[in-house]
Amino acid sequence: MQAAREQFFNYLARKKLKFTSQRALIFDVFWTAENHVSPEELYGQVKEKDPSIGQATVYRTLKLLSDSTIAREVDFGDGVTRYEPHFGTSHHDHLICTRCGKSVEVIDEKIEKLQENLAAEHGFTLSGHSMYLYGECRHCKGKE
Amino acid sequence: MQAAREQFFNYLARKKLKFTSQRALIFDVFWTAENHVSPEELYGQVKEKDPSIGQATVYRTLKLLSDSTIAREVDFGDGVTRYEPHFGTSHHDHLICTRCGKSVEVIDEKIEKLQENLAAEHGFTLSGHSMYLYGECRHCKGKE
DNA sequence: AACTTAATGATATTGAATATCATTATTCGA
DNA sequence: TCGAATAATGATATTCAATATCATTAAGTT
Ligand SMILES: [Mn+2]
Ligand SMILES: [Mn+2]
Ligand SMILES: [Zn+2]
Ligand SMILES: [Zn+2]
Repeated sequence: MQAAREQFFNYLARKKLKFTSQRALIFDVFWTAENHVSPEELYGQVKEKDPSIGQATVYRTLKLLSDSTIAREVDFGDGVTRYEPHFGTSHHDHLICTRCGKSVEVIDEKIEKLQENLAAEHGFTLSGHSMYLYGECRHCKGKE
Repeated sequence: MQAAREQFFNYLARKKLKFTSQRALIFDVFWTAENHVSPEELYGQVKEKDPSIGQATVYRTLKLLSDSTIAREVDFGDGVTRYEPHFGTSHHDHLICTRCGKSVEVIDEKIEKLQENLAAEHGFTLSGHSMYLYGECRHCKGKE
């Protein structure tokens, strides 16, 4: 996806930050990596392409991607922060199997609307939310 | 609340665990502490009553309270796990001010129902969920 | 009281994430 | 195109919450 890469470039320019080869590589690997990748996982993949890259740079770049709304942080409650591509995708929440760890991206506009209303009832202006639904998937149900 | 204390006692007995003076003290302090306390905060309060108590015991006891459904873990996204009394209270979610950190307990049965449906549509049997709504409270809005 | 078993507290350790800092690379104006 | 200015990098140290280890102590049981 060239559009996302360009948005990253523009974001860096706007903030007077530099477009380095490391950031380019990390972006590319992130963009083609499987969804919901952790910094350590991504670091492993990036190192295969360029072993000289530092772990801290991966952490730093993921934060930049997050700040530029190209990526989004997700927390499945397993102790590590994960990142997913956000550019060109619409908001969604997650349904997670507590047995096998599989996650499904879900969205319910009615819920989104009710969240807004609920916040407004308490005088809050909603800026975001996190919602994770935990349960057993079709395949794990009834096992063991 | 004597009922919660008794439930804790029963839980320990059922699991063949011991009702120690430390657990009694930690329970009491937890029960009268302000809502959404972190282990470190609680440790500080417990130490005032008994300076010999170890930090690890506070962590361990909070986990026990959680396992016995007397307490519930909450995660406001600030890097520490917090605990709230759960015994005798009904399920609720949280609305959090991103400026002052104030939290409000909220519940919307329509949302709860829609979450069930959403999970079912994907073949999941829901066992729980976490939902946090972030925004600006009445008092922080328009400040600075 | 003796015995079995779990709990405790001090301490070390883990693991994710961030901070520090000397060196290197990028940007941009001359 | 060349520097000067400035940001980025990678190695490393550090932080912080949480857990593991383990010798000693205390509960529960007979
Ligand atoms: Mn997702
Ligand atoms: Mn609460
Ligand atoms: Zn599953
Ligand atoms: Zn506020």
